[in-house]
Amino acid sequence: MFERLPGFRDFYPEECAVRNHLFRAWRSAARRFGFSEYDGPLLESLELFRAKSGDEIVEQLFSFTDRGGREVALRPELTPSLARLAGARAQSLKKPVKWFGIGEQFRYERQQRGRLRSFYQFNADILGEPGPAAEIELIALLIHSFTSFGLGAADFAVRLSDRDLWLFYLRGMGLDEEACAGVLSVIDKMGREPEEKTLEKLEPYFGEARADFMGKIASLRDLKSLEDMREFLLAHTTDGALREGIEQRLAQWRTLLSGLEAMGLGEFIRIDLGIVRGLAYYTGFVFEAFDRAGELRALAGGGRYDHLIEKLAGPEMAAAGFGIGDATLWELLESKKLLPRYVEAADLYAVIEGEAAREAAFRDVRALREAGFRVEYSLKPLAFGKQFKLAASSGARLALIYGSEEIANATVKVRNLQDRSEEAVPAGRLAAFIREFFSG
RNA sequence: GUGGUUGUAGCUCAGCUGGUCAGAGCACCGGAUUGUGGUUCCGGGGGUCGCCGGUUCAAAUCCGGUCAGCCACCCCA
Repeated sequence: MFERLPGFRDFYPEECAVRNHLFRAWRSAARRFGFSEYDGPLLESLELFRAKSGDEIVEQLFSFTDRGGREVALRPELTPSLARLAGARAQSLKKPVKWFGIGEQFRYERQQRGRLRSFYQFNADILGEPGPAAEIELIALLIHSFTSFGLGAADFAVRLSDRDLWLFYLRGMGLDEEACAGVLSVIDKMGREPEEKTLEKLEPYFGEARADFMGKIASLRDLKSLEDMREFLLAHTTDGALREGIEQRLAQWRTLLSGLEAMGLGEFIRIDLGIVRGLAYYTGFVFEAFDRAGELRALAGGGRYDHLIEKLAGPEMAAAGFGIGDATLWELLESKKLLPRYVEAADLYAVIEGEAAREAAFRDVRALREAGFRVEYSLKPLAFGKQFKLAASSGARLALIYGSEEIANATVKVRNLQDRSEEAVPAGRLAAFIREFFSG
């Protein structure tokens, strides 16, 4: 028989319920922060993604040539579409633009736990706000997105870092722009690979002095407070303009941290300059959410990308944003027992005796459904005893009994399936009776 | 893309060194039960043991390949 494609998931009702739960919480969080929902097409021009990420990305896309000869690809992320949409209306959009999107994305790569070929992401972005006020909102939303599921500071934290600060430092070391980018990508991997390998990669930039630099980089990565960062950076930077830049940058840090502190979110934040994110297009603050137990891959990632919209769509527009994937969050919530048990329960179950009673029953079934109740009944005629079993297992609170006696008396017997009490209700009063029961 | 590891019913698994080894529990369906319940009892459907090939008198079991899952690497938008 046919099998599921590797890296894709089936969503049976139980899984669909979980997915809906995630989406519902994300939407609710984003709305509270004043974000508006957008979406773009699943399929975009291959060139859009190539323009954003370079040629290497093509290897990791589901792409093909369509019947019109266009090179197209399933979106591997939402940001390029966002840039296209926002860029096209950049002049007329009221700033700041606060948008969020929830969408399925596709990446052609070998799957692993928490990493699939198709997944969903919640993305939130603020466009047109160059200062740390945007990061405050975004990080607050990111944290709220997790706490609204019941996760707390014991479960996850947000690591905060800054590529600008690194650039000031590396420039002070005499590196040019290209070398800085190279060293940043080495720093990104530092914690995850053996020292020898790191040293090897630093060789082209620092030559004989590479071990010394690796030590310095390691100490910078370990700094946990603004004061320590300032002291270290100023001690290792002599150029006046760079020193001035560092001071200004630290002022932005203070704004960001005091804003988050004032919102009561300080306990979720960790300063960690080891986070630089592999991507070259990030330009300032970058951050990552991770589980405190350190067992899963990153829960979310984001940062500032001030030049991307200009690159993809023309207009200059400051931008920052983050994305939360569904797979890792799902695992975390499951392990913390924070996924609610979804019960597909009926409100009412009609127990119907024979064809004669069906007519009266169906009339009520339809009316009650119109009134908003979830009403079920056995599709095939079954013995009363059997129907009561089904009524019980349906989770319904009330059974509506349509037997020959009730039909003859123009009543419906309403049985409370929890306390087993029964009441004969005149057919004309049924809707009112039911409404009253469920409102009380 | 590379390497390691796993693969028996929808799910969780049992099946020792090749010889009633195709099984259990749960789930599902039916009956006991034609006016009252999720319990209980009885019964039933469902698997070419991932797939293909090889060794053997005989393969779920051994060997090779392949596919898929998991882990690590690569990459991580």
